[in-house]
Amino acid sequence: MTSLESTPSAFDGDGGAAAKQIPPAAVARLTLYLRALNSFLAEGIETVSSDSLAEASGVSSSTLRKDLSYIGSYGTRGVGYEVQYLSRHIAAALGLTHDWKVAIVGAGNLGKALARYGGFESRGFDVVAIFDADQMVVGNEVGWLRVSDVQDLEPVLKRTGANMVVLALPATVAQDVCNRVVAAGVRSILSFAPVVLQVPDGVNLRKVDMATELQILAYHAQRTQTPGRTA
Amino acid sequence: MTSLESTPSAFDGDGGAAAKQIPPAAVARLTLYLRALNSFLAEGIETVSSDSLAEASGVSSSTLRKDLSYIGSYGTRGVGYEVQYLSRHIAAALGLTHDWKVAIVGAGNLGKALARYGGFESRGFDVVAIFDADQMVVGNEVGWLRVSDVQDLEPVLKRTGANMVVLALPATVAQDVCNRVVAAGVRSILSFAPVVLQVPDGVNLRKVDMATELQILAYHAQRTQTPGRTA
DNA sequence: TAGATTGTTAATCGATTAACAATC
DNA sequence: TAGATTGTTAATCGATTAACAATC
Repeated sequence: MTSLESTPSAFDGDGGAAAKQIPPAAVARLTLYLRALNSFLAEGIETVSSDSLAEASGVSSSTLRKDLSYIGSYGTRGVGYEVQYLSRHIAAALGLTHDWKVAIVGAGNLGKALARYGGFESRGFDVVAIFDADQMVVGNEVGWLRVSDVQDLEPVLKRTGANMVVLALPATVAQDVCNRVVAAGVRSILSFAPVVLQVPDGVNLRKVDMATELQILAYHAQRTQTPGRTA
Repeated sequence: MTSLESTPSAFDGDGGAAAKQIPPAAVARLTLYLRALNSFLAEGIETVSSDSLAEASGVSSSTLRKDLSYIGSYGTRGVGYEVQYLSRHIAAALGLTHDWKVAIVGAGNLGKALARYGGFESRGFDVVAIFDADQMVVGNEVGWLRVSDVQDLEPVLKRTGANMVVLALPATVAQDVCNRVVAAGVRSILSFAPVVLQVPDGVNLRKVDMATELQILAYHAQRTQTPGRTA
């Protein structure tokens, strides 16, 4: 693309109910606000100001108000936000008004930990299947599930209606399994495999790499401390 | 801060060996380059161009070269980069020239999975301790370690020389444990607890929240698909 | 009304990209 | 030398922040 013809964004004008694009950084923070609001709700708190919600979420109130402005105006000037009301609207904006069905591929330590992790169910994600390639593991119980053979990936994904997949498997096989998952029609993938995965356009891939997180910490630690130089 | 007096950055001029600040986004990507380089190395590839390294890392070559420019000039024009040489320099820039000692607090599903995860050791992180509060769990074997009582947190951190801590415990107790870890002198913390933690200045805290990752996927999925509306 | 707090604007800051001169 | 590829510059793009008018 050199000079003329900037790609015209077809859904930008007004065009019906087309929800506006929320900046990625704001989407990530909206999940924090939702979490904070839900814990306020659990404490019986009915109203919050942008200042207190921002503090509970670890962001500035300026950032908070700007982020909320992307999804609408759900506050009252001079008063604040009604907790439940705002929580519902953030959930709606994030697409969390119905449950999502999650399949986990890989029943090693991490896969099992994820399958049993209460934090998914409580936030609207149903784990509906878990797979492994090892015949010694297939058939084992993990939480409420039995481990399926990864050979049966496609039919089981179809039968369970899974629309999200978590990859918790070795780097060496991640791309192969990822391809099969995509071919089976899944468009949302969360990968814990420490490798770069290629996916076609229209497939959403997010990555979590725990060793990478430690490496980033190491960088900052080295700058400030300069620890036990075992000379 | 209104008009005059932009904060003068004390270490910007030249001033001795003071390593320049690398932008956060670049630090995160340097870990990807390092991973890609090490897998090139394992394949016996000795030289890479910015184009091929960028592709293997899932970024643009422009971004790659800019990122590398923050740590120095380790390539040869017309030729590319020597894999091992660049790998060493990135590792040095990230503070990965010596091993880091990691303690895990929480020996539940996730904590155990992390303790056994081979990806840490292979990238220079030694897991030296794992803690739990449950007396039924204390003393159990997890990988090469025995679970310590979290009551003994301070002495065990000291004895093992842990300089990084991973929190893999419930949201309700995370802040308390975090405070103790900080008081014990640890300045690098990776938290998997789904809660905002407050830490003093000078402590590096990174957060991984798996449910949040799924929520972000849900937002994008809802925008493109609009799945199984169970009307 | 007076006090409080939102929603929005405009300014600043940082990150990404394209392009190309430098140079192997 | 001719071809290739880095390192760097300048332009663009997106994110954050401060400030305040709108308004409950």
